[in-house]
Order: sequence, then structure tokens, then C-alpha cells
Amino acid sequence: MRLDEKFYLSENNVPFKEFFNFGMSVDCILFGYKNGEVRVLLIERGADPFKHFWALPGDLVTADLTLEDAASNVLYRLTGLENIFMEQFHAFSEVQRHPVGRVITIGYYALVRSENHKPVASAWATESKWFNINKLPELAFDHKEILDLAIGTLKRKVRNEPIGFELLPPKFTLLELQKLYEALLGYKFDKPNFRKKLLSMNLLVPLDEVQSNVSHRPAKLFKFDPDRYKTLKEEGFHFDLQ
Amino acid sequence: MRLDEKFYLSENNVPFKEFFNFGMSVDCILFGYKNGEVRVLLIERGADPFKHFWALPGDLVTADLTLEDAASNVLYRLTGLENIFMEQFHAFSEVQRHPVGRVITIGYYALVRSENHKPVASAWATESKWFNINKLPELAFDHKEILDLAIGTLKRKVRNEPIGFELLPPKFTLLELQKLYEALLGYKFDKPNFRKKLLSMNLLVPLDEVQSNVSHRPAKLFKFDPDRYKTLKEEGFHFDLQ
DNA sequence: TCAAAAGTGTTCCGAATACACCCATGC
DNA sequence: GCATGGGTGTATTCGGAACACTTTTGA
Repeated sequence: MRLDEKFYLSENNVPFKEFFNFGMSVDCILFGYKNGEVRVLLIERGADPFKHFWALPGDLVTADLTLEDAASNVLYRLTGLENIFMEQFHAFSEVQRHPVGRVITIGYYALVRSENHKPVASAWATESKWFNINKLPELAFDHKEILDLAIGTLKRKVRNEPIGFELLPPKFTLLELQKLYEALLGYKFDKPNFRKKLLSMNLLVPLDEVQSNVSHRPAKLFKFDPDRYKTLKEEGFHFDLQ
Repeated sequence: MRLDEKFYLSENNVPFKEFFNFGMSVDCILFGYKNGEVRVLLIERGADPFKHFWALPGDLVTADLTLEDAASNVLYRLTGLENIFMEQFHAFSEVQRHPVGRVITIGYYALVRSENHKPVASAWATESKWFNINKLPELAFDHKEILDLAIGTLKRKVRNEPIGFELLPPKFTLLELQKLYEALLGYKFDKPNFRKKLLSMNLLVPLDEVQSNVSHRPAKLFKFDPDRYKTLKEEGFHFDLQ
């Protein structure tokens, strides 16, 4: 259903079509975790403006796609992976934020298991590379602002929802989980207390499997139980790590 | 700085300007609180499409405004108030969500002290009216989806940040605050414990003033201390109500 | 045997819970 | 006096913090 344009005048009688001149883009903050470091995948721009600058992977959106589709496409082209955990977090709309025209961008943060994939090169990026979130290069456009907000959002989210698991392999030890949270939040947990707290939540399923090839007592492996979380949440449970 | 368009070809060599055909709008969910009820201000549409339907107040965005400006304008035209507490919460981008073209809308929720203002009529609305958030009419466009997400966001936010005060008059009693939270969250608090918890946070400043004209012992009035909250937050304090 | 990390148990403290109870005001 | 909500005190419980300790593996 497309209605007649005459219906669509603004309060000041501006013709409807005058409003349809925005560009939309998505920018993705892809987080990973390796060797105790939280990392983000950046690309080196292969074209002006900001050629050779590091930037967030992103793209202009075409009229046939939702923002979620567009962000999924960016992540797929970047990693070869589908169904990456991904969540919208903010719209950036400064009038002069993009040098070529009025582009509003929607930020998505996404979480992957670093080991699972190799970032691939693409037409819009000459290179892609993981950066420790505490050692970031200068970025193109307003991407520093976007990335800062993404990091803040991740730190807040990770305390209130069990999404940290998306950064770990499907099977993990409790100490690996603890180290991840320590890297994300920037402080230490007491090992026995962290264990007790996480296990008391009943979100982790112990597996009949242990670490191998470690030069110490091998740790039991666990997996996260998303269905269990769903059930608990409906019963009023709130995931909460301080 | 406007760069030459030749720089801006997509991966498939689509000319840059082909991307600049989106309409942007903002939709505002204005929450209020009165007589123990959480309410939202809706407008009755005065024009097609969805003429005579109840809808969220909103507007198309012009190229010279940020989204925040646009949302502030909507709220100002609606209430006559400036500097209303307001926060972006989601972008809605279903391809067919608007019957006349590709309009992406950004949802803002906002909080006002109901007593402070009278909703005013405007060109795009024949009427505006407060609705209890549990007794909502049928809505235009995808506004039900937007409103539902706004309510969910408010309930979550109100537990983790001291924004509930935005819905109360500047001076309030502890029981008024408790009733507000009970209405927002849908469950009861124990009076002595609620008092102790809130006062122990040191966010409330007791005033040398009490209720008047009440047929019972007049309650002490308090005000919220935003500077104190800022300080505490920087020290690692997390507002938290279960 | 030693290093390293896994894993358990216990004590202590403070916050949340569940109450009972008294206070001040208008009618 | 009595109804109404304001406001305080206390006993109990529960969870988190701190920390000591034992266990299991590889080298």
C-alpha cells in the first residue's frame, strides 16, 4: 500500500518527498576475547574519505533491508559467520558527522568466539585486525565516540545479562569464565566466591568432560544453558554480577 | 566539506546518491504518573494514514536537525515544556512499517511530572490524552510494538538508575516514592525496608518541610540530589532496586 | 617433589526480610 | 477516641566477602 503523497505534508506544508533524503548506515562493534584480553575488530579503510584510517566495519543500508539485515550482512562479509549475537545500541545523528551527506548510523555491538573464525578481507577494507579495547588507534569519522559508547554498553550489559558466554567457546571452565569477567569489568573476583555465585544461579550445566593437556589438575567443563535462563527470567530471576 | 561523489560507490558500484532516499522520524513515549497510575500521552491523528487512530507523538526529521533536536521539538510542541528527561531506546526499521515510504523511526522515552503541564493541541493531532499503560487503545502504524518496548525499557531502567524521580514533583514523601515504584514495577515493597534502603543510598535530601492539609501525621518531604548521584556513581555505586 | 590450578569448607559481616510497635494529625 | 498514614526498632535470615585449606595433575 502506497498512499497518495498529498496526504503527507508536514506542519509547515513541506512536501513529503523533501524528507526522503537521508542516508542510513550501520556500524558494527565486533567484540572478541583471547588470552585474557577483550578485543574489537577494526578495518583499515580502502577508500576516501579517511582512506588508510582504522574504522568500524559498517555499510550504507539499501532500501530493501532492515537495519538488522544490514548489520548481519556486514558481520557475515567480515567474518564468514552467520547468527552472530548482535544488538542495536544507539543511533548517531550529528548533522555533520559524515563528510559527504546526511548519514545517520545505527550502532550494533556483536560478540564472537574469537577462535571460531578468520576475519576476511573485502572490497571496502584493505585489512581487518583485532585491537585490545584498551589500546585503540585513531579512528575515522565519529567512530571513537561510537566505539566508546559500545564499550560502555557492553560493560553494563554483561553485568545484567548472561551474554558473556558468547565470547567463550561452548565448553569452558569456571576460571576461564572468571578471567573473562575480570577482563570485561576491570577488577578481580575471589575464586571460591565466584564459583559459588555462578553455580548457585543454575545457569551452567556441568559436562562429563575435563580439560586435557594441562600441567595441573584438569578443570571440569561447563556449558551455558540458555533455556534455563529463559525459564528463570520468566520466574523473575535477574542475572547480576557486581 | 562535501566530497566528490565518485568516491562513494558501494561494493556493487551503486551510485552513492541512490542510498539517500530514507525518511527519518522520531516517536516519543511520554510517561507520566498520577494517582498511583503510570500513564503515557497519546495523540489522535488528524490526517491519513490512520486518521482518527491513537498514535505516539512523533514527526519526520528535517535535514538540519539531530534526532535529539527533533524529539525535543515534538515534546515541546506537545507539552510546552523544554528540557524534559528523554532517552533514545531503539530504531525501528521494518521495510513496510510506514505505508508511504521507507521511514526509519527512532524511539525516545521521556518522563514528566504530570502536574506540571497541560498537553496542547497541534496541527498533527486533533487531541492528546493520557492513558494508563495497562489500558491502551489500538494504535496506528507499528506503534504498539514501539510502546511495548518503551515500557519494557522503562521498567528495566527504573530499577538500575534513579530516574523515577523525574515522574514526581521536586518535593515528595517517601511513601509517594514507594507507590511510584510499586506502580512502575508491579509489586509491593515493605514500608520500613523501602525507607531504610532508599535513605541508606544517600541520594535523598530531607527538607525542613512537611506535608500540609493531610488528615494524618504529615510526612517529611525530600528531594533527589542529582549531584550526589553523580559523585556516588563515579565511586562505583550502582543504584539498584529489586 | 614441586608448581599450578582445581576445588571445598568455614567464619564473619552486612544487607534484606519480616515483623511489631509507637507517633502525629484531622475529624 | 479513632482512623490514617508517618515513622522507628528489632530479631532473623541470607548472601557475599575473606581466607584457609585439600586435591589432582604434569613435569
